[in-house]
Amino acid sequence: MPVASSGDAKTDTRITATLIAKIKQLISKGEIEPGSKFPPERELAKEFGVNRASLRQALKVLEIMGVLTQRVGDGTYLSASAESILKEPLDFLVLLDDLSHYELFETRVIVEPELAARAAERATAEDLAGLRQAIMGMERSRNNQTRLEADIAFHDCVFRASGNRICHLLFKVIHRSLLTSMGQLSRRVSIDRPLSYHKKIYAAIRDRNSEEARKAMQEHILDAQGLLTKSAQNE
Amino acid sequence: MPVASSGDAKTDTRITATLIAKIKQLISKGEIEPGSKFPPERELAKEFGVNRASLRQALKVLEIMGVLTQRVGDGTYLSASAESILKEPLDFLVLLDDLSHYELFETRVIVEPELAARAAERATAEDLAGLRQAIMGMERSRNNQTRLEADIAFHDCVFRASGNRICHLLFKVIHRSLLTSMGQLSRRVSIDRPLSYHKKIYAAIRDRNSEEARKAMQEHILDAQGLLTKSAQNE
DNA sequence: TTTGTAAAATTGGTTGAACCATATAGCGTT
DNA sequence: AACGCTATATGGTTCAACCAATTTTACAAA
Repeated sequence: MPVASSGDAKTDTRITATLIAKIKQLISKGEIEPGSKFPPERELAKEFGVNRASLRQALKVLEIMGVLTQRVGDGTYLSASAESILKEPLDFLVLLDDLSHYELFETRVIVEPELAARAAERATAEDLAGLRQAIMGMERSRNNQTRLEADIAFHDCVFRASGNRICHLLFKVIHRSLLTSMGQLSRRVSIDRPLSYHKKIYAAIRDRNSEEARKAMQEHILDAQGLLTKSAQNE
Repeated sequence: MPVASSGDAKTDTRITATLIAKIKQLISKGEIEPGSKFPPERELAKEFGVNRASLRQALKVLEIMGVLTQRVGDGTYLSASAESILKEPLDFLVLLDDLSHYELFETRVIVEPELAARAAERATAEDLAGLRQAIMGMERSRNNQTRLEADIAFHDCVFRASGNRICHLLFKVIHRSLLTSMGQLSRRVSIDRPLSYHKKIYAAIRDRNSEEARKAMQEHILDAQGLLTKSAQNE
């Protein structure tokens, strides 16, 4: 009998949760590192002493969360980064708690100005280069899609420059959720005003002026929120 | 043959993701409301035209996320609220991206002062009562466990009073993650200083003094962070 | 009628085996 | 060495059966 294993002598009705915990242990013990391969499902199931179908439930949870990736004929790999780990949860949060665009924007107003301020204090030369490139990308953009990508890229650089990875990941997700749905809403999205704000924010970060960065970012988001509200009224 | 269904004429190798999307539709169309019961697995599997094992993978994802609840012999219910929806993802975020306590605290420093400021502007009589009760709970607490609960309850009230549900949910999770692991770390957690800060914050919110609330909250968190750092050094 | 209990039906939990689809590795031919 | 076929490994899916807990129903006793 393989692996009597950790603690749970109980009936274990919540086998999936238990399996997830065991996989967590594998990761935290360093037995499986980011990017590396898991044992085959059939093998891992034996090790854990459960049926393959049960193990697959647990693996599917982690795959949808973005913790791991599975490829037919190849294997199961631990994700190198947890990029998309918050996407599905946020989607359901919006759905279940009936969160509005307004509340998402409000969250941005609460957090992003502070992130911009910190970016002004910490930004590296690389960060500044990224910001410049995002601004140029926006100037060159010819359609909504590329414009949105450049917009997201700019804010993403600010998040990265702020040095806080949690906010970085979280707002990346919130941004994409907001901007894509806005892109679907209004056919023509203004570009001049966001662009001028981006330049203002960039200048403040470059000049290490955190107060100015905070202020410009706040104005920028409130402005964008205003545009959204107007465009929604015109529907 | 049941439900030719939405769009995906392709091979659908990602059947789980597709099923989750279909369940999302059920929810967003209002066919299933929070708290209400899903059709039995065997039935729903037929409707979706997939095997029960496949459907169960999708349902398990949503159950672990906290979107729904399953009970043997009873049925599957859509969660009334999405309370815990961010817990597992955050756990894995910490695990995979190797996030430290420091970064979690930093996130608090970034966001919670602003939330306190907003709480000062919006708090209802009910919110204020909750804050008072949390303070009393902390004064009465006799052990770490009840003390932590009261601590969490206080901040939870601030989040609720701020009016932003996203931050409310997110920081509820971050708090619990932080405080429980701190509780395990240091045997005796100071109580006087957090308590005095809580009183200060409460007074500012009650007086509608948002600037003071922001400042007090910032000091409070930085102070707590300092205690953690010291206690970690003594290990 | 009301109540209590046992049987039946319902429903999620788990297992085992089989088969499919794809990617990789190995081998043989050219 | 290069190409192409085959075998193997691996995740994806299905089917069928049984387990375990809960709820419902049926029926007998009070």
